[in-house]
Amino acid sequence: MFNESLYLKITKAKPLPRAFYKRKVVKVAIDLLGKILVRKYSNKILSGKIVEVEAYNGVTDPASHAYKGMTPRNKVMWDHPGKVYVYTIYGIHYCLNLIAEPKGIPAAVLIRALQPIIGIEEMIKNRGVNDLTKLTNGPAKLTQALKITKELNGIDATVKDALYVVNPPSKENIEIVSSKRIGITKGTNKLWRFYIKNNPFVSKK
DNA sequence: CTGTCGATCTACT
DNA sequence: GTAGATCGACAGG
Repeated sequence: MFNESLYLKITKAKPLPRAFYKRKVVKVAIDLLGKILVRKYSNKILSGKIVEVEAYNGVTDPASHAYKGMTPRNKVMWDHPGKVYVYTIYGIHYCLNLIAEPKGIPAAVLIRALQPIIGIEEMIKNRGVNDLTKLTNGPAKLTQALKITKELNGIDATVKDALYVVNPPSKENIEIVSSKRIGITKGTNKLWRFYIKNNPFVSKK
C-alpha cells in the first residue's frame, strides 16, 4: 500500500530550478509532463505525476489572462519564472499554473491533471470521491485534492515549501500528444494542450 | 456602480 | 447532453 522508498525519493528530491521555467512556455509545458508535483501542508505530503498541461502565452495568445495587460489578478504572470499562479474560476473552483519565460514576459502552464502517487487517502478525503481516476483528472479537481487555494498564489515553486515540482524518481519513456486546449473561446486554433498518451488519469481524450 | 462571464464540475434527465 | 452552482475579476458608464 505505502511505498516507503518512493516516498523517500520524492520527499528528498530538490525542486526544479528557476532555469527550468525560464524557457519558452510551450517547452516548459511539454517538459513538465512526467514531473512530480509535491504539496505540503500541516505535516502532510501529497504528490502526483503531471500527466496533462496547457500552455498560455500572454503576449500572443488571446486565451491567456495576461493578453490584455496586467491586472491585480494576473500580475504574478510577470513575476519570476517558477512562481505559482492560482485563480478562481466560475466562482467555485481554483486552477493551478506555473509561470514560465523570463521575468517580465507573461506566460503560464496550466496543470490540468495528475496521477496520484502519495497521500491518496488524504486526496480521497479532500475530494469526497473514491474513484482513483476521477480524483485529479481535471484542473479544479487536482486543486481540490491537494488543497490548493488562492493562498498559494504568488509563492515560489523553486523552493521546498508548500508547493513545488521535482524530477521523477526513475526515468520512464512517455509518449506525448498535443491537441486543442479545453474550455476556452479564444485562441482555439493553437495545439497547446499536451498530455501523456494512454494515461488513464488524463482529463479527456 | 452595474452587468457580464469564465483555462469547471457535478447532478440530473 | 444540459443545467445549475456561485462569485470575483473586469470593462464600461
